[in-house]
Amino acid sequence: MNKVQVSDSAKTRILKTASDLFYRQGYRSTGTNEIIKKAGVAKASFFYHFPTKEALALAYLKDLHTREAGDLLAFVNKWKKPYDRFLAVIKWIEPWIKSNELRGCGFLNMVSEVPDKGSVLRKMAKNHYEVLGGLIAQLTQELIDSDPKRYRHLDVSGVTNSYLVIVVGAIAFSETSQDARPSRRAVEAIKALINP
Amino acid sequence: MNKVQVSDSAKTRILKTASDLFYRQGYRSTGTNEIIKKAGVAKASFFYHFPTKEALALAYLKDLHTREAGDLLAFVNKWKKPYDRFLAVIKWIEPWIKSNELRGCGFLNMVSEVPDKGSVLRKMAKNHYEVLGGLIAQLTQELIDSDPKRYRHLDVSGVTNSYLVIVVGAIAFSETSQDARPSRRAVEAIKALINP
DNA sequence: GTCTATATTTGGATAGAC
DNA sequence: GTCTATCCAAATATAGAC
Repeated sequence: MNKVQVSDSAKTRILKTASDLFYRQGYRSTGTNEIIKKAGVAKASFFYHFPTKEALALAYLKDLHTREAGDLLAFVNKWKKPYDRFLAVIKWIEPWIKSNELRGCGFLNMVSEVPDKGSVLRKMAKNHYEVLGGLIAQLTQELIDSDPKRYRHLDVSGVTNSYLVIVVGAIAFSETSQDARPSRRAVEAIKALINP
Repeated sequence: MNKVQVSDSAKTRILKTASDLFYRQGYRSTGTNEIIKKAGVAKASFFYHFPTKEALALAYLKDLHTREAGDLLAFVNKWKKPYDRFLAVIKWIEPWIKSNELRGCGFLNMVSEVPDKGSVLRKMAKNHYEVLGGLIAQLTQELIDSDPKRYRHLDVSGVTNSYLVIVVGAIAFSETSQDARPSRRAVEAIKALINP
C-alpha cells in the first residue's frame, strides 16, 4: 500500500496525497489547495518542496512508474515457462484495473489532460510504455527461442506493437465502458497474435 | 470541414469554437473566457445558449459523435466485399488520427478528464463506443455469412470485443507515443483475430 | 522546514440594459 | 438574442516570521 502515515515527512505526505488524488480525480481537477488540506501541511511547505504543481505531477508519475513496473515484473516472474510469462502481462491487466476501480492508466489519463506535446509529463507517459514495450519484446524473444520451429514465423517488433496496442486498449476501453471484461477477454486477442 | 464562419449564428460559432478547443486543448484546459473571446460573442450570449460549460461539452460530444459515426460509415461503405468492409474500421484509424494531429479520441480524452463516473459526458463516451461495437458486430456477422465454412469458428461477441480493444488501443497508444505507426500496424492484429 | 497571511489571475456564472 | 459590466469562488503561487 501507499497510504499516508502521520509519521511521514511533509514532503512524503504531499506526494502520497497527490498521487491518490491525481490518479482518482485527475490532474487538472485536483487543486493544490485540496492537496494541501488533505496532506495536512501549510501552503508554503507545499511550494517549498514542489516549486510548481507540475513538479509534483512529475514526481507522481516517476513514483507511479517505479511502483507499477516493479509490480508487473514481480507478477511476470511468478512463472517460468516462456508461454506463461508471455501471457502474464495481459493477464495482469484485469486484476490491476479492478484494484484501481476502473480509473484506467495514470499515464494515459495524464496525456489526455496535458495538451502541450512537449510537456515533460507526456514524456514520462511515453517512456512508461517504452519500458513496457521493452519487457514485451524480451518475453516475445524468450518465447520464440523456447520453440523456434513453432514460433519462427513471429516478428518481435510486430508482436510487441500489437501487444502494446491491446494492453493500452484493454485499459482504456475498460475505463470508458466501466467494465473489466474487455480486459479479461483481451487475453484471447494476444493469443491470436502468436497463432501459427 | 467545420470551420467557424462569420455568417454563423452566435450559438453555432460558440459550438464550433468550443469543439475545436475542447478537442485540441482538452476540456478542463479550455476556459469559457477563451471560447467567448475566440467565438467573438459576449459573455452573456454564451450562457444564454449554454447554461453551463458542461452543457456545451455535451453538445460538443453529440456533434462529434454524429460527425465521426457518419464519416466512418461512409468510409466502410466504399467497399462491397465483407472482408474489405470488416477491415475498413481499423484501416480508417491511421489516416483519421493523422488528420487529427495525433490528439487521439475526443471521447477517451473526455473520460480521462472527468472523474465523476455518473457524468453525462462519460455516458456519451460509453455510448459512442457502443455504437461502434454495433457496427463491428454487424460487419463480423456479414463476414461469417459470406463464407460460413471458413469463418464458422468465429464468435461475434468475442471478435467484436477484441476489435474494439484494438481500435481503442491504436488510437490511445498513437497519441501517447505521438506516432501513427501503431495504428497502421494494428491492422495485422485485427487480421490475426479471424485466422482459422 | 514549517507556519500564517496575502497576492494575483483565471475559473464559471449573473444582472440588467437594449 | 446580444450587449457591458460585474460577482464570487477557486486556481497557483509568494512574502516574511519562526
